[in-house]
Amino acid sequence: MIAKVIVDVVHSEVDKVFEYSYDVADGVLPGCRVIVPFGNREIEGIVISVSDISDFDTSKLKKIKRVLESTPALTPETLALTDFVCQTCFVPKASALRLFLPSEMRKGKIKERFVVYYSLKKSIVIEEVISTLRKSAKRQIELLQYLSENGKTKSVFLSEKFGRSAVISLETKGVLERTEEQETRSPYKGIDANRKEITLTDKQLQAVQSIQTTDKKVSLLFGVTGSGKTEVYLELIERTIKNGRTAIMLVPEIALTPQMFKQLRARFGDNAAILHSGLSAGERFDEWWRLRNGEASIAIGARSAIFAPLENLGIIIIDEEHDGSYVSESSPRYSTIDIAKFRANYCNAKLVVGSATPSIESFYSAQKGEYNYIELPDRINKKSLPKVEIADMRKEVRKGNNSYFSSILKAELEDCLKKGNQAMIFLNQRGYSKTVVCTECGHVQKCESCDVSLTYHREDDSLLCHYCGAKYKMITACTECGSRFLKYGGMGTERVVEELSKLFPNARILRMDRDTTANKEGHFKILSAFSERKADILVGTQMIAKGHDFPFVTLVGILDADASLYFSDFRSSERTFQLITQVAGRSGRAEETGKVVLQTYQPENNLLRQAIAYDYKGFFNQELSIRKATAFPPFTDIIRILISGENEQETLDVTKSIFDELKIVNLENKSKFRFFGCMKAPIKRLQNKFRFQVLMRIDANNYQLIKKMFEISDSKKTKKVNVSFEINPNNLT
DNA sequence: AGCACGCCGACT
DNA sequence: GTCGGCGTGCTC
Repeated sequence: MIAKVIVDVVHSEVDKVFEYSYDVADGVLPGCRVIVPFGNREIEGIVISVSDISDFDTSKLKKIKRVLESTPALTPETLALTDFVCQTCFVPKASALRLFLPSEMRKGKIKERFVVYYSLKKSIVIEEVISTLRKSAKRQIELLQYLSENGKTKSVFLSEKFGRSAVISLETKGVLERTEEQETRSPYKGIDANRKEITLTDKQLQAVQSIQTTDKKVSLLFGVTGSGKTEVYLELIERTIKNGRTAIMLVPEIALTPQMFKQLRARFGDNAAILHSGLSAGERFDEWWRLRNGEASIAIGARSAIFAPLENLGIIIIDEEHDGSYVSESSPRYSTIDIAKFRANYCNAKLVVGSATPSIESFYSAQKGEYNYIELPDRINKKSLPKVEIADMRKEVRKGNNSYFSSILKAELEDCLKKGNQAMIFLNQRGYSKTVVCTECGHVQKCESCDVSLTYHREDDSLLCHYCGAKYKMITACTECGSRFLKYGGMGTERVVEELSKLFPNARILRMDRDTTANKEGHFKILSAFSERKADILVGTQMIAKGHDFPFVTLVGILDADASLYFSDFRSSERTFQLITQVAGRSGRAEETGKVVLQTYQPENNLLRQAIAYDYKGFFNQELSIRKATAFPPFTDIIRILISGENEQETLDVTKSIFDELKIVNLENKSKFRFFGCMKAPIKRLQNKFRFQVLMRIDANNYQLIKKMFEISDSKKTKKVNVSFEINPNNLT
């Protein structure tokens, strides 16, 4: 028999189907992982189909060495999805296939974990054995007695209790029966499943019914924070499981907290498997197999859980669907929603996407009637949304207030602390200061390998490059002119903490950003410390914005509400709106109505006005008309080809050659193009590589055209110059 | 991607 | 005289 195999080598040169022969008795099935000879080495591959005829010279076929699992690791659906990923993301098959397997599984790194047990051999009478032992062998005697009373026992336990040598010497005497059993590593130690009965409100029930009965593939669930979307999701999952089908629930990366685990475990017990980066390799592997072999039928996780090895999917839920973490930043740059649509379509399952601030694309689809649209308008306890006040920082400056905090925010903070409540301060810049500037010559300290200014971090008195991670010793004098008069430009979270502790010396302040959450548990530690009221103020970046309920927070301060509006990214308005809504939503979830102070230099800005009024639809209408007028998504697709290399001239040459060839395509399809240009990338140099880009905007739904352009740019790749092709990239650095 | 084969410079 | 640089070509 012939097996068609994709070898686990990611390179366009070997991105094709290789054929191998095998015996029927080998148990080769489509979806199996196999070891095959390849050139003069042996590598892993995946069987995509089997056949009795070959397209290749049969005499040259090699044999499959061995099959790695008796159950094929991949399902027929996954194999179909592989093709979809390859076509839409323009990656080799091997690269797409890797998405479906836990990375621990490749190269045979992790296997099932076997635990060794010992028991007495059946024919053994312990008295007889004891009589052959020396009197001094007390521990062996004890061990024998223990085993005769308790039967099969874990080897680790025996070694601990009676000493390793006793176990070993009895085993070599042939008295002990050794057995190995597979053990599942459970990440749920200490999480109990005590189910709480939840009664849905009428609105929630209507939402559930609407999703179940609609004939549309996708439902958009629109509802403000606290409107009860989660209960709708859980109810939908429960009903799906009752029908004998399976479910995937996705949450943004950041939201995978133990609180979330608890809720889901409480409701679904062992039936839920959780896939996320916090698990150990072994745990992840085991959770994956529990889903594959049907022990668990609900997969919960971040982006990559969309590839969960479930069959017979009944529902896919994407919570906070607007979140940026749903688009992969590195190759394959898949869009989670597109993958979800494919899977839902393949299995005839429902796809539900939910958000308080849906992405423009999703809301537009709902508006056009492509999605089933459901609104959950009220907060569940009828509590009013927090009151937002705008602090005009221009007026503050005119009044002579040069500090980072407006007088309103200071007063509110004081009031909040006096009442014994908690406050959160949001600022999207970590470190102490954004830049270090020389006051004599104006020179800004820059990274040696990137065209980026360095951020000062007071904690370890260093200058950090936030793009490549390089760390430099803080300077005492300007590197250009030698002046000792240096100024810190722009503030970061470290500095906010410093200023706050000057203003409120008695307040306990916690900081949460990438620097304080570097270790694995950092996130959780800070959040739980804050929710246990071990601090009064939490200062942080984006991280503090998402998915946590702090019942005692009654004040939220947004320090630079408009900062992200200045990014030259077509999505910056959308992101700012989402961020403000989200941060504001942290305030006042318990008895007291919360307050939000939003500091800005442009208080008349329309978007800020809409954000504080929770006017999503107003924002949406305005933004959509801007996108239409300026020809941006969802009306067009943005194609960005990034060319980077260490040698500037070579990189430029490749860029020119790509541009010239695409120019021909551009001229042939003039009517479809809205923009076509070639330029330096916004960050001209990154990690010692010069960066150029070709940018295009073409009318949406022109796959063939995009494919053609991919092929052209991909063919120009060289060893020294890299070319990356991105469709609707999330950021344009 | 790996790995072998293959053809030209500085070294025990 | 060899060891070793990386250019090119192949993998069912």
